[in-house]
Amino acid sequence: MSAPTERITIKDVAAAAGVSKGAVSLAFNNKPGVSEATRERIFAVARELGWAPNSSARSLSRQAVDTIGLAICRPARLLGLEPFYMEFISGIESVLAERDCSLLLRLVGSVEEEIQLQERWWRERQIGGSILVDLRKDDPRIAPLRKSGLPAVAVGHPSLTGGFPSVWTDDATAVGEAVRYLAALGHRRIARVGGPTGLGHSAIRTEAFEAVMAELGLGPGVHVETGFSGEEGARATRSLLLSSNRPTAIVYDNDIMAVAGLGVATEMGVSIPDELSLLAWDDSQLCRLTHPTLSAMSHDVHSFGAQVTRVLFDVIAGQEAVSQPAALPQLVPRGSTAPPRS
Amino acid sequence: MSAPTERITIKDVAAAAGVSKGAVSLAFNNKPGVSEATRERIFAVARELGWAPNSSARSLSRQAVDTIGLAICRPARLLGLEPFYMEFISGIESVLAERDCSLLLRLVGSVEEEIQLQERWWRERQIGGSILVDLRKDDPRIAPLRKSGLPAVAVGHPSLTGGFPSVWTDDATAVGEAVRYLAALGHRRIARVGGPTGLGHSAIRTEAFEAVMAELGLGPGVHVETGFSGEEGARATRSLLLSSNRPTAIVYDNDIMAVAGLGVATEMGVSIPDELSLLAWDDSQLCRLTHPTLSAMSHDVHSFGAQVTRVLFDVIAGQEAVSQPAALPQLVPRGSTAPPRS
DNA sequence: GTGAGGAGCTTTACCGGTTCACCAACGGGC
DNA sequence: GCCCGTTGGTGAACCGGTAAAGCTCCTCAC
Repeated sequence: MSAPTERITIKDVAAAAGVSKGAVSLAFNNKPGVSEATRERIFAVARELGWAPNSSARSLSRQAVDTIGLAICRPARLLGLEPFYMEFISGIESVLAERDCSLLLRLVGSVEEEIQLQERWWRERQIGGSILVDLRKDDPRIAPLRKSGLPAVAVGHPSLTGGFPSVWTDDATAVGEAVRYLAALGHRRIARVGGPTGLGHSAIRTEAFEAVMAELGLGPGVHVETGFSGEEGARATRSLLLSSNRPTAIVYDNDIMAVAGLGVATEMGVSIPDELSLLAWDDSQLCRLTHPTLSAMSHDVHSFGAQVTRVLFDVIAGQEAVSQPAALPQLVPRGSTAPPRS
Repeated sequence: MSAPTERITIKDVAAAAGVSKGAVSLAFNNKPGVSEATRERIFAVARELGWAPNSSARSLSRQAVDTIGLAICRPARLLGLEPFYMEFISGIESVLAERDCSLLLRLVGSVEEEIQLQERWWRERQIGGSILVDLRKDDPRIAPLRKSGLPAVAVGHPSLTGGFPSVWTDDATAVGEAVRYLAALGHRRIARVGGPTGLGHSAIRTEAFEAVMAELGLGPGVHVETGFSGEEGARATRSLLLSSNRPTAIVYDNDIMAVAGLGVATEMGVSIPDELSLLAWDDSQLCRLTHPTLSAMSHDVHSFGAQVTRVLFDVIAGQEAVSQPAALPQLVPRGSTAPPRS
């Protein structure tokens, strides 16, 4: 693909500057061995000729590549809706930009496909390392990718990442905080609408939810495990609101589902927050656009992405990278939570 | 970056299979010159050794690269929220996957930065071509990038793309359809909340809006040109609802602003759709989650992305690619539009 | 019997950088 | 005058593929 027109190479630059290829290379990599004067002359010539080192040639001889991979495995319609990923990606890129690196992105349809892709990327040396997201319980990616030797960082609790260094948000503590907050407002029937059971962090949140409910003497909490889409959030909310023992507060696993929940409640004539409190997760701008505005467990996804990427660079550099928690999500109370009526 | 452990090369495979490098290359590129038996033996050995051709070496000797670029220039927080891009990207990738190509993604802070980046990508031969999005009036990217020789396709009306082949949605016709629909419902005071004036398609929509309003004898339409964020949409809606000559219908330039508008209306006690009709643009799942659900001008963003990418491949292949319109947005009436109350 | 033609490989010359061994010139110490 | 260490380069080997030319057989026509 692509037959360029000009094809200026390091040789042309060297000839024009009256030096050898090697000198040009030294100059461009800021290595000692050329005088300041020649260095400047080389730069001037390069600028004039519009030359920049060919990246394939460069990574071939350096035996290193300056691209990292990210494969996301969710249906596209859903992905578009989740503010999470774009913010996460922008965090990744803030670090990549500092180092003149790039992000190779791919949306895949299944974990199996992702495994194939990551292995291929790595075998072909298209990427120097990768970020693994959406970790599941007993994630099938772990074994083959560890074996392949791909440098990677996983996003998820260390208990899920099977030896890959990881960066994670402390979901257990955050869930605890959320529930305690609602309990402090006076809620006793608290429900949770969670993401897919297969996803590692869903499981962790579920467990934490049950634990804190028990600890507070609020009995086994009701929770619905569903998908991540608004439609699923709507359906879950509807069924909770129609149940005999209707909750007075619902905690959602993302903000799309919370928005959908708000829609359903409004539709059913359930007044928010008087008759029902809603608490979203992954606070995005969306939570401030509804009426009432949505209280949420907020976390800085941008910084999270940046942190993950920094750890990845450590791994790639061969340093013994350490798994580390990201900042704890913060509760941001807004208009959708209040003490239960009566 | 990245010091791999094993380093199996084509030479190892050749040795193990008892043939020359050339034969392995021929086999892997499905070229004639090796017998079926040898081809299979080579594949077997490669599989066993876990070898795949090094992509840098490959693109170096082929003088071609199998990556295309996409730079998006908007603040991240905003980007995350717009379902548009992720869907667009997924459309791009559906085509890339067919051809074993990859997408190099970068979020940039300004057009100037984008120009630098695209030029660098191209000079370094990191990409074989690029997709230009968010075209402005007299877009500053056009001149330098044309000059650089970068193969590219622009997303936007041909009047904006200055010689780059383009794929565009017929915004003018779509705006006409939207306004006519509202007029047919009986609305006479129709307002529009548009995106940034600088953006080419905003200007086109604005012009079309005025034209159709005049044609229908509804006088000069009121429109607010604002950003793309929910907050801006909320502010615009608030000012429209407080104006002396309050509109009975509002058309938004994306769906986030429409959702925000709905929030504001609800907050102000303006009943939707009885007292006010709202029409969103870029129909995403979001429009089905609110109560009432949002009527929208819907278009298939995924296919749009795919179409753009196909045209880009034509350009890269050196074919005289032709600019072409994408499918026309379709009006999807839902709960937020109705005849105005008396 | 011979020459043309083709299938099936091998050889070799790149692609455009980086890196490393080597070298010339110069300055300084003794 | 001699040796030594720096500074500022050069030249060639390499990175791991692809592509085109060349070399062997083997078959088949005449």
